[in-house]
Order: sequence, then structure tokens, then C-alpha cells
Amino acid sequence: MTIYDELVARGLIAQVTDENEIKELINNGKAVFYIGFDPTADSLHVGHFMALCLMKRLQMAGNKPIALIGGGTAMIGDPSGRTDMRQMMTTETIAHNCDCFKKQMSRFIDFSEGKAIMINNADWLLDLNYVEVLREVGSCFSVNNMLRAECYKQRMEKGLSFLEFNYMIMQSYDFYHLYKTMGCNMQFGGDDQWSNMLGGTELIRRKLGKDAYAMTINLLLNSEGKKMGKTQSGAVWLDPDKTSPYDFYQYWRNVADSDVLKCIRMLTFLPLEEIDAMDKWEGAQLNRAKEILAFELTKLVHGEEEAKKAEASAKALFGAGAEAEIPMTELCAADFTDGVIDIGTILVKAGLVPSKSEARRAIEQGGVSVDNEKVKDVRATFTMDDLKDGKVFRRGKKNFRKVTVK
RNA sequence: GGGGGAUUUCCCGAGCGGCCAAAGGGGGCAGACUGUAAAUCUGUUGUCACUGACUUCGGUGGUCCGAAUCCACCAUCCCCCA
Repeated sequence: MTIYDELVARGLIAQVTDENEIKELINNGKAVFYIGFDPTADSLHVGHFMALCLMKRLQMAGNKPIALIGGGTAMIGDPSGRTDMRQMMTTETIAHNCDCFKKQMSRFIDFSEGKAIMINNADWLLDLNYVEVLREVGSCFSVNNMLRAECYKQRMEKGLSFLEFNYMIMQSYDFYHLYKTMGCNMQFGGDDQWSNMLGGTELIRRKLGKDAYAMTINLLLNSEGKKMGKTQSGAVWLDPDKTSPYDFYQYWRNVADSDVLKCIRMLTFLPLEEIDAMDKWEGAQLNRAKEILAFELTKLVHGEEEAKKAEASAKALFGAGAEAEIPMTELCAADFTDGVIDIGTILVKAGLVPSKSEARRAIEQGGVSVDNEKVKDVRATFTMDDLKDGKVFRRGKKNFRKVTVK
């Protein structure tokens, strides 16, 4: 099976500019492709992870990836898929985020011996001269066409600043620049980037009379059509300090039935035959598929050891098994008043509820238990001695934390 | 440049100068039912020292015994005209 066919079979490919040419290039390892990452936060998230997987697959097939960090374009802010303007980020924040991205990416992609390249578009975008750019590339863009682009359409209702309007031009310029300087002949990205990417191929055609190609990958949507990788409290991060391996595992362990197979196909590196076999699974057996999904992804992101730990914790908490690793919270003497600490404070300290009011509510509704015993009294207290060996506090079915005293 | 309109709690969206922590919906959380799924039903959804108090209705001042509601200025956004 060729790499292209595999990508199709995994449901990754959304749109392509020229299917035959792209097949030819990537199947034969002739593509030099880039994927852009906007440093809008200090960690990569699940959406980026998909792109990284794609990079890895293509790299394994002999193609050369360029990871482009958008330190320059982040100064503008991509309006695609947004209904309001992004908050402007300071240059310091952007620089910090770029560093964080670099570290995380190096864990997935092999950058040794020129097998892959990482660059930051700030290196060439920030020094551009306004008038020169206008003359050089501005003439190649039709405002009429740009306004027709889907990514701007929805913003036409609420307003679009000139700053953001230029995002497409900057991204196109990146592609043009990479084509000239590094022979980059292809760009990949999320499907929401389609119009920005076409801008690039068009620019290359106009300026150089050469063909370059673009391909988008499907966004990871759940059966309700919402983007996956988001929780109430924000994105699912790859940084273990922002989303613990256990929480990461749990996120995937809890996907809906209808989404499991799709996720396994798109995100894991399991052989397709194995996945096709799972396709027949039904009912409770799907739970097994969810375990596989959660384990495989945690392994990819946090390593096998962490994945095993997360799996063991989950089994211990939900099944019968022995007590295992559960995310811990340590209290210190200062947290106690007159030698005791009340249940509400503990729940807040452990991060199980955001406020004492919610703690109270959860208890009143019978949603809190300590070492599997339901807590009925809102004013229950614990002494340092009670917590010496640690107790497992639980809110609802799925939120656990072991609390001990230092 | 001129004129008009908007800004409400996580989101959408109601809101008479006192009866407003603020209708309704969505979403979230918890309970029941389950398979750590979905659907459904129930409760809940500003904070805290919780039968009470405190802080919220773009920002700052003001009128008033009393303001989310009235006035002034500022900010942001939308629409129309140029």
C-alpha cells in the first residue's frame, strides 16, 4: 500500500490541489513539504499532534518535512474560523511559545542529519519592507478573490481588520519563500487553512510560473461535528504539566462510541488491518477499543511508561484492581486550621472543584466520596492524622485525586 | 468626516429606577439508568463565614433614599451616508 493510499484509508486527506502529482511526489519520497504551526500557546495540543503524525508518516516514507513555526505570522493573527479578532500577542510571548513548540516537536520528529528542518518565519517576515512587499507580491492578489474566500466570509459580518486581512498574504509569502530557498514544493495543513494555502500555490505560479501543491487534512471532529481535543477547561495539551498523562489518557478513554474507530484510524500508527478488525466490534467490546486508543496515544505523546501508569490507575479506579498511581495532591501543615481541614477546602486544593460553593453543591447532591464512602456532611473535616497515609477523594464518577500530608 | 444602534452572568438572550444574583434557552456539573458510551429523566449552575452577607450587568464619574435600568465622558463593535 502506498503512503498516499494509507492516508486516504485513514481518513486523513480532506482536499488536494492535484491528486496525481501529489501521489507521485509523496509515494516516491520526492516531496519537500511544510506545515505551519502558529505559536498561540505555550504548548502544542491535539490538533497539532495530528499534523505531527502526518509529518512523521510522510517522513517515514522518505519525504522531507519542514516544520514552520509562525513566529512572524503570529504577529498578525489568523482570522480563519474565528468570529472575532484574536487578541494581539506580545513579541515576548510569541518568542517564548516558539521555544516551547520546538522542544515538544523534537520528541516526535527526527531532525537529525537534515532529515527534517525547523524554521521560524519571523526570520524573514519581520524584516520585510512594506512598500517592497506590496510591489513584489501585492500585485499578485486579487482583493475580489480574497473576499470570496471562505475564511474571510464569516468575518465580513462582524468586521475584519486590515491587519488580519493580510494574514493570507503572509502565509502565501512563506510558501513562496520556502519554494525559492529550500525547494519546498508542498504545503500541508488543517482543512481550515485551505484558502490560505491556495494563496501560496497561486503566488508561486504567478511569480515563478511553477506548480506547487497543497493538501489539507481533515479536522478531527466528533460525531456532533465539534472539534475534538477540547474540554470544558480548555484544550487537551501535549505538555504533561498542562494536561497530565492521566487526564490525557482519560480524555481518549471517554470518547463516544461513534468516534473511537475514527480516532484510532486518524491518530495511531496501528496497522490498518488491525483497525479494520476492530471495526466489527460492538457494544461493550468497544470499551476495549477505547482502552487501545487511549493507551496508544498516551504512549506516543508521553512514552510507554507513562501510558502504562495511566492505564493502571484507570483500571484501579474504575475496576476492582489494587490501588495504583493516582494524581496526587500534597497538603502541608499550613493548610490546616486548628489541626483540621474541611472537605470543601480539600476539594478545591486538589483541583477537583473550582470553588467552595461548587464543592458544597457536589456534596449536597451526593457526588463526592472519600475512599469510596459517600460524603454526606458538607462540614466534614479531616485531621492531619486522617490523611497521613493518603485518601482518595472523588467528585462524580471520573475525577479522582489522592490527597496526603507532607 | 456625518448620522444611528449596540455592549448583561460560560455562550445566546430577556430585563419595568426598588419585588434582580438578574427570565428563557444552550452548555457545564451532579444524581438515576448504563459499558468510564449515547439517549432519557431529576437536581443544580456568581462568591463566601450559605435561612445571611458580599461582588457582578463594557470603563469612569454623576443624579437619586435607592441604578443593569437615568445623565455625562471614555472604550470597543455594528449599520447607514460620504
